[in-house]
Amino acid sequence: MASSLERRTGISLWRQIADQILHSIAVGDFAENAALPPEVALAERYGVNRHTVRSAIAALVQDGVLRAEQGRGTFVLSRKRLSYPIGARTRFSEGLQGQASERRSVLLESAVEPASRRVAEGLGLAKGSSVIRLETRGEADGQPVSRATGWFDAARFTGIDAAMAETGSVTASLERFGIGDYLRQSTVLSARHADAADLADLDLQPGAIVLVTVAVNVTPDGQPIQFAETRFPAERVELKLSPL
Amino acid sequence: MASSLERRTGISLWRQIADQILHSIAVGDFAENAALPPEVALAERYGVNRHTVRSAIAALVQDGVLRAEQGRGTFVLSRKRLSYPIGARTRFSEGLQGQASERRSVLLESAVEPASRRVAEGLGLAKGSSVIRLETRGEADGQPVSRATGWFDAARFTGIDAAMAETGSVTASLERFGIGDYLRQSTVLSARHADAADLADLDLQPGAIVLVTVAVNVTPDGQPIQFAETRFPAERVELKLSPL
DNA sequence: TATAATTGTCTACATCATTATACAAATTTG
DNA sequence: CAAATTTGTATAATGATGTAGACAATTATA
Repeated sequence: MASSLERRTGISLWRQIADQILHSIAVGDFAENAALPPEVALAERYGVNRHTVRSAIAALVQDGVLRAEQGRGTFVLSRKRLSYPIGARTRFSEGLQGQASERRSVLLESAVEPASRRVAEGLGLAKGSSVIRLETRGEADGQPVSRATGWFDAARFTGIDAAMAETGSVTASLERFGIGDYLRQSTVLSARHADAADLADLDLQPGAIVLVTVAVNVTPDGQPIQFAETRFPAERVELKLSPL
Repeated sequence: MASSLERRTGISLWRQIADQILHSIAVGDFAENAALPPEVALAERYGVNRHTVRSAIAALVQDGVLRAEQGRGTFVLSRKRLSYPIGARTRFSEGLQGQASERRSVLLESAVEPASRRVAEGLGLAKGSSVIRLETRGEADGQPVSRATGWFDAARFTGIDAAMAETGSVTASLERFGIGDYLRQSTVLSARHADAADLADLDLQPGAIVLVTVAVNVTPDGQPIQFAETRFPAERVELKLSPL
């Protein structure tokens, strides 16, 4: 029951406790709007000082997960995650229909650059070929839910950055280049701690986790058109794999 | 280039640096058997004192990721992540063929219990129906790479725990119940910090991240037979989504 | 209205993390 | 062999984290 804490690991006790409380909420041990056990009880359960528990709670209050009220207690706020579908026909805006009323994709930056080995392999080009890089952020109800870096063959998709800026949609932009349909060829999934850039772009707190997908989109006849790496904040998004 | 570090986050600088070095190795910035940049250079790159870098390196040496030699340098040991395929026909041992010479699944615990709401919905049973729970750990070359909790209808699969203990394989166990083939119906993916149980079972350090899949396996005619939650250590495993 | 329960604030101190220097020990290089 | 490079060790100072105890402020309860 009392999930134990580890010392001297580079992770402070208050952060370990905050993570465990987050997990308890996700698993349903603490329901939405319910009161957390009092600080003294939590301190005893975890075998630490009350102030250490308070540090953990303070961090979660800062994150908007908990609300503390003097004299009453500490309460759980809503924390339901979006479910983002991934399958052969993954599209950003369609995927979140019904889960968020307002959703959009914002172009943060674009550039033309030589392809790295990884990008060149993904797109089936020679290393160093000219590619267009698009940096975008997906938002649902005003909150960032994804952060993507996408690469396109610059020779074939000249001006896709302008189209992206105008339409705010990869699907719509590709249509201008005569691509009415595209499929996801491969997806590799991993997870890591958010780096400084992720924290800023996705509005996360240090220590947050991001889910990372690396994917190749192809035309129906198998020609690679986009290589993309997308970061999702794990606390706000889960990925639902659709059986095609 | 210099991925910046965050202070006052409850995660010590040396652990953040250790995580980034691990990531650099996984991404291929530091090849296997190659020398890391000297401690002084790393300290400058991260904007910290040399001793802080040394703490990070010491932790990775302890984990068997690096080897330090006085007067020569610090070297990368083998540390490639396993790529675990996920698709319609996900099988543990088959999936890792060619990536690890020795792989097996160990039954840690089994029990008969009433189905929770979540499990009942997944298996298409009434809540509270009797189900068999199997706790297993997947290992590749002696190192834990997965930790699964699986549920089966107790009425239909009486004795599957014994079969699992004997064969060490879900596929082989299901064959004894006349199920020669099964498909993955749905998979939901998320990520979180490992809890105390994960840390112990998967031999991880606090602060480690686990990828979590929640899946339902069905017979070819669509009858649910298994509901499972599997945790993968993100530092050792990536998931490769196979287009059906 | 008094009492209990709970969160908020304060002070003092111990331990861990980080910085700053200096030098030793082992290895490679010229 | 001498010099340069690199990891290993030691010491001291400072800031962040964790412990301990006391009391204030707010809310619920008898």
